[in-house]
Amino acid sequence: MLADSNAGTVAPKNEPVYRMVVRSIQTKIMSGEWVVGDRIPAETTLAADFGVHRSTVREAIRVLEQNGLVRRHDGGKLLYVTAPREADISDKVTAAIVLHEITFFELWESMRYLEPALAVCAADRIDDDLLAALQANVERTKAALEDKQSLVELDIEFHQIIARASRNRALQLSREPMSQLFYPAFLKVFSRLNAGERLVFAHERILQALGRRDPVEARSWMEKHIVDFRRGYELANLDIDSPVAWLK
Amino acid sequence: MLADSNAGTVAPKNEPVYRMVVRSIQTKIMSGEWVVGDRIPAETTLAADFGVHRSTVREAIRVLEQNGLVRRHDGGKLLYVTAPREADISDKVTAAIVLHEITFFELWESMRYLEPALAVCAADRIDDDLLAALQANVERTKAALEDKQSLVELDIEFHQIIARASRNRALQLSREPMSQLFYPAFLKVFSRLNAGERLVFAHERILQALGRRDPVEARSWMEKHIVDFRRGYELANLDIDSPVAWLK
DNA sequence: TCCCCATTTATTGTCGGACAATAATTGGCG
DNA sequence: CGCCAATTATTGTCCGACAATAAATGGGGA
Repeated sequence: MLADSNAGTVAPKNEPVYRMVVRSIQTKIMSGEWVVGDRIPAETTLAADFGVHRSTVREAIRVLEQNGLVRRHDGGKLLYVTAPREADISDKVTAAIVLHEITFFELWESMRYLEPALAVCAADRIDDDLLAALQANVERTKAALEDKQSLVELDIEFHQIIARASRNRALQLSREPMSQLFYPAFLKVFSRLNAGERLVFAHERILQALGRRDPVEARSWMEKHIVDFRRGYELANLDIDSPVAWLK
Repeated sequence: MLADSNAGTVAPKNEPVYRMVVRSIQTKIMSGEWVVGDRIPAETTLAADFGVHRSTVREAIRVLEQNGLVRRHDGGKLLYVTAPREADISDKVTAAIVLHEITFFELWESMRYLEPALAVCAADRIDDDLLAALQANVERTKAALEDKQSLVELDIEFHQIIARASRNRALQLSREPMSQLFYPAFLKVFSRLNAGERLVFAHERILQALGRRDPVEARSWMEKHIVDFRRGYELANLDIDSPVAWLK
């Protein structure tokens, strides 16, 4: 029986068995004993290995799955070790932000600091591919000035590309969930204001700065861009101190 | 039957029933129909309500629980709606960072931008209580120059207090998991180098700046402080480009 | 009246087993 | 050697059961 195979973690007393199974498997994964891509034994096998009922194993799997440590390939039955995806994290942070009634101001302020930081990193590290993608994005944005929906989507993409260009996955991980909640508000602003020109202008300046690998300018324009958005938010008569809402 | 009570979310075809139950409950919570603090019906009741077996409900609960939307009060059986705790998020981000083999450099760089931002916010908003706590922390740090372990713990606390003082929960949420992975490295540096004096010096400058509500100075010293740490990391002969490891 | 404790009830954690649907594997055939 | 059909493995869901224990209840006593 593998009941005590959870080396390196402390076992809370009265811990339910299914959580013991979780810790056991989690430890194997985090410590590298089971590597990303490895297949995980079938539920019945695990049940036998751990000496517990299959239902118990299933509950453990639900937990691991939710943590993104384990996943079934689309439409498949086999279970594999995986690294958590951005979305795994993002969704949970999003829920946390909403339920804690974090205000739009807090979100905006975070972006106010995060985005310029990402721009600085990107200026140092952006490659030609991403630069081209950014260029293309700006072109499409120019062509979509009238279509609010596309405008918002293109803006999301613009910032996402920069985030990737930063080559800092930790910063990206922080940014992602916020941007998700940030941008719905964006749509509101855009449908109330005609801010397309200003947006394109800022994006162009940022793009140019990145093209010149100029971190100072990139940061500066990004900062202006984000600060500008806040003005738009207020001009559109939206309350910046109200909690972020959940959409869909 | 509440099978289609998941208004507002798209139902993937062939979605397992337990995930349908998850979405249904999640929607109730996120939309505010069920409010934080509300008691959630017993498993048998839910099973009856949804017209499914209790095992199925239990799997759904494991998922919700993992997302931090639902929790049993310590040692209790009753299930309540809750807002996700920092730790709920933090643990998952930590796992993600490790399994994606994110480097210490990425982590450091994130802090390099996050901490100064937090310092700026804190300079604007810190209250006398937190200022006093910070003061006390610095005093204790001065007295613990020889005890590496305490030194690290006090440093963690110092930065945590500033994070709280920022009054920006979104930024705090971003910072938390990184600091968790950041600081083990800290211990290594401290046990190899005698950097206590430098640490206290920086903390004092930051404290003073915050006391004067001077965001510029606060940011500047925080920045120096973090940059300085990187030098320590390299002086201690640690590889900044190696992936962050998992401890315990 | 109101609080405390013993008793009853409700609820969870775990187990055993079953079955249909379907993904994965195997084996035979061209 | 590759493709398709038959076989096997595996999951998703269900039924039912039971011990442990938390929660609710209902009297006594202060």
